[in-house]
Amino acid sequence: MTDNILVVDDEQRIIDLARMYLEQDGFRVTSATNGNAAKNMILRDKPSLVVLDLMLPGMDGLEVCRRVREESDVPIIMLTARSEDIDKIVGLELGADDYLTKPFNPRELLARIRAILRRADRGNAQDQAPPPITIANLLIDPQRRRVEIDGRPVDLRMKEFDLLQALAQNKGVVFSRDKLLNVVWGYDFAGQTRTVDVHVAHLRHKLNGMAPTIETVWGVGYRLDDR
Amino acid sequence: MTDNILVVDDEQRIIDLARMYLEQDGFRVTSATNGNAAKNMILRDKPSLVVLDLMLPGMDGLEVCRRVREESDVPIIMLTARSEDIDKIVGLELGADDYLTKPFNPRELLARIRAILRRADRGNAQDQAPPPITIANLLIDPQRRRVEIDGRPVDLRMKEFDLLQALAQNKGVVFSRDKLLNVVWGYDFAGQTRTVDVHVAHLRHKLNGMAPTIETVWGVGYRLDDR
DNA sequence: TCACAATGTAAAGTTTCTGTAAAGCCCAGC
DNA sequence: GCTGGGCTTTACAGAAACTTTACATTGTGA
Repeated sequence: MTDNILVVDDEQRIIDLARMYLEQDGFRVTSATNGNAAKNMILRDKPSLVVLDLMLPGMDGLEVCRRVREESDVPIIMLTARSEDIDKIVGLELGADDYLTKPFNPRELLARIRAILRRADRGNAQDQAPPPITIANLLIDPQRRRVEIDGRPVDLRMKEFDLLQALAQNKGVVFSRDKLLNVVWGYDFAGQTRTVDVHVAHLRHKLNGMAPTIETVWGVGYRLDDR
Repeated sequence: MTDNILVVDDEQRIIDLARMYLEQDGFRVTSATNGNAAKNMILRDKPSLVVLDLMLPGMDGLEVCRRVREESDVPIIMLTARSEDIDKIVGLELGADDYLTKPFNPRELLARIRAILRRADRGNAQDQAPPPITIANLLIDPQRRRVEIDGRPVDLRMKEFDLLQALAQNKGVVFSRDKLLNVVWGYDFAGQTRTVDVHVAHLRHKLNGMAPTIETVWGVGYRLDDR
């Protein structure tokens, strides 16, 4: 049973961003752009979790949260533009389950959603992390953050692991450097695209016995070989 | 397809500074020194991103931002002289994508511009990759950027692939060389139309077992055979 | 058939992109 | 503070692709 996440924000950009990450992680996503619609959707559709922006046209996030709490204990993650606002929310004790300031890292949003759903409990240990991936003689275990080639462990650093995982989860698909920066580094990373190249070089060096290799698609990006 | 950045500031010094850094990084730069001109240029020229000073003669930055947002979701980076103003901007939630205080570090401006442009479109472009196309014994997979004839992979270079994809997506339709330059090379390509011919020649050579061939429509252009 | 324009194509010239080593930077742990 | 490890930036060389050029070939209309 896939979880349904309701994302409420008046900026379509934020909704699109969240949707991209959440759907890639196997969630269904619905959205609303104002407080009234949000409140109605929460009570009618009973999503598994709500991501709720504080500033909304019409009924604001605080008000939505208060009203919803009268009838439902759906987990709520509040988004705020300024970190100081968090104090306000917390002070009001209106029952949000977690808070994030914009601009937020989508990977962090994902992590908190998973944490809360896990806490809310449905016994599924497996929605914490994707299942292990095996490609030829390569094994990637996201939960343990372990990689093996022919059963021999390979010592990867954080970015190397994330990069490999991203490529392996979409074996054969070409990722542009920009795409990889978005997926692995987060949408607010402000560095150069060449950073990706350096990590790919490290990976290739450490994985030189790997059956599928990381191919360069000239002028486009990288992919984990399919064949 | 280089991005065009509009820099709006009443200080020519700031514009020159930004222009120097941005152009060195491969961006095209246009500029305006007052709010009205800025608003008109944004709506008319549709720049990829706007750097907008808060304090402007005539219509100020906040007002420009608000007006523009009614018709466009172009990414906007606001510049302010004092850090306290940032709270004001953020509090107003008028849809700026990022903020910088003057005096700003030009390299940081560059980094934020790159980050925003990256999340704005490049990243999503991959998600919207069209589905694989099959024409007779030819298979084109845009997501993997792979081409097969009778199941045998064909090694194409970037432009060759893009060209084939463009023709295949409109099988039977005649493309003029100019049209192909627009679609494949981008509207700002400054080269000769004969460039297309050369790539078509390469393609024909690599795809010589392909059932539908690339036909020359004499005096008009090329098309991928329908029958 | 001839003249002329359009197209095919090989090869040279040019540009862009990538691999990689090394330096710089930042932060957690001591 | 210092130190070490990991991450990012930078610089440069080499590789690969792209564009231009020049000449050959083909198609068109008189």
